[in-house]
Amino acid sequence: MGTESAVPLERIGALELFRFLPEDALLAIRNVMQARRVERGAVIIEQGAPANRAYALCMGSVRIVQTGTDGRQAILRFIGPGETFGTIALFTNHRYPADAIAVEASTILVWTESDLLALLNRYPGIASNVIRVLGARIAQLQDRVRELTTQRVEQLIAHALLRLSEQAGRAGTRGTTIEIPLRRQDLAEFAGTTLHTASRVLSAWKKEGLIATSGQRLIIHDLSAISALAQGDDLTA
Amino acid sequence: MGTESAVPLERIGALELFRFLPEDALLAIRNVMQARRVERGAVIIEQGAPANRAYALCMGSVRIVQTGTDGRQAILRFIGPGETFGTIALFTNHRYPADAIAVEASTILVWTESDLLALLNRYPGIASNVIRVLGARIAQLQDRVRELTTQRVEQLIAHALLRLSEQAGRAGTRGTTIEIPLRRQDLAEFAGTTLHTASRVLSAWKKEGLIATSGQRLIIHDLSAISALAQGDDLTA
DNA sequence: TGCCGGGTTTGATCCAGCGCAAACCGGGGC
DNA sequence: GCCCCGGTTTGCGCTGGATCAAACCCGGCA
Repeated sequence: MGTESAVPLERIGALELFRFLPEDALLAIRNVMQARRVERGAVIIEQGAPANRAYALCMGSVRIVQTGTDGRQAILRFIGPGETFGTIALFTNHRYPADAIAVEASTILVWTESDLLALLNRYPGIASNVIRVLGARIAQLQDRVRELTTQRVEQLIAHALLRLSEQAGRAGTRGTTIEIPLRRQDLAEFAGTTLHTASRVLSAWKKEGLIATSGQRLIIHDLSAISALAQGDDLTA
Repeated sequence: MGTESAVPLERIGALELFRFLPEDALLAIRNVMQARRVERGAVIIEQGAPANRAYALCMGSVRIVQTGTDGRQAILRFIGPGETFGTIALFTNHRYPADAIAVEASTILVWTESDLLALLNRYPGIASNVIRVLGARIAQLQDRVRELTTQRVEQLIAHALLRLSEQAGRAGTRGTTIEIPLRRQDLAEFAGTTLHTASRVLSAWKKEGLIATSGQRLIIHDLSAISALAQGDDLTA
């Protein structure tokens, strides 16, 4: 509470969950919404905790990390502004399947489960949005599973970059900048490899001028080359 | 058409998509449904084709296979009786993301897209079923992505067996039989490895008495041992 | 009965990528 | 200025699995 009235309706209507809804729905949604500021590194959702809230990201970025029983972890996805997270668990076993951690200082929007369910019942448009969003997620996860089983790390990393640039890329004169602060470690866990291999591959690409790093941001100079690498083409050929 | 009137309403209500629905809904669903018999190896859905039908499996088994641009393929999942397939594409980009191939002679149920959408609008219970099903699928895919990035093949294969036994296992005196005809190749593509490695691992386990094969069926004698292997425990320790 | 063909097993070799270890780099605090 | 610390880079050796190759097994069929 407090600042949530500052969020304009268009912002709410732009959230993937709440597209194509009438204005009264957006109002109702905003009424039961809370805005929260979290600092860098904050654990927004803890894996295994009982699920009773749904979240959307307003500003900043968040990473979704799943940890196995052996302690090893994989980054399932990054969340950019407008995207939803922590919702699936509400519809399945009511346990969050992964951690959600703020990559940088961010503001998030929060709904309680009961409020969200009430909204869902009242405005069926939300349900079709949910279905659309989940469907897209499945499609992406399936692609990733295939890639992980068939491709080698260089291609995996290339795909990771493509995904990130698609999702959080801002086009500039020198190429596309990924608007998420990324450490090598993050990239590695996202692509499915180790810090060291990821670093090697990336510095090779940097040397060839395909990419560059400015601080925590990554700039892709030659998107088509990365794309080719993702397909498995060997650039040196 | 023809035989579809033979499918009893309870069968329809047991399909994951149509749980918890009133009888009139089931009737409506059956009215626009078609039953079809397909023989072993038949391609029910072709990857890339425009999506305009939804399917459910009545009897038999189906495998969902995605092929990459490089031609290499991965089995995304197996379908057992009662499960739905080919539905996501209706809600996303209207292209089937993978092939669906009959593993054995099977009977499938088919709905046209427009009929299904009409049903969805009329009976909101279906939408929540869809959400539940998709949510479960996402959870599973996420687990798999993590496993693929962190675990080694032995564990991956163990997990594959666990999934299959969970999904299509029939408990017997000698252990659990997986009710899907599986070649080593299938297992390999499902677990994310090669035919050869899969064969090696499985014959090792067979030698230790953990599993057995009778024809195309696989029997898991010691489920707990497989489970331990999936966790990464080394049995020889 | 022998042959054929799909599937499985097993051996031998090779290398991509992991693990370990050490050096390096840059920014913030004191 | 210097040091500390999180992150990055790089070198090196090892190995898990992929790849290549060949034998084997078995049911169906002529």
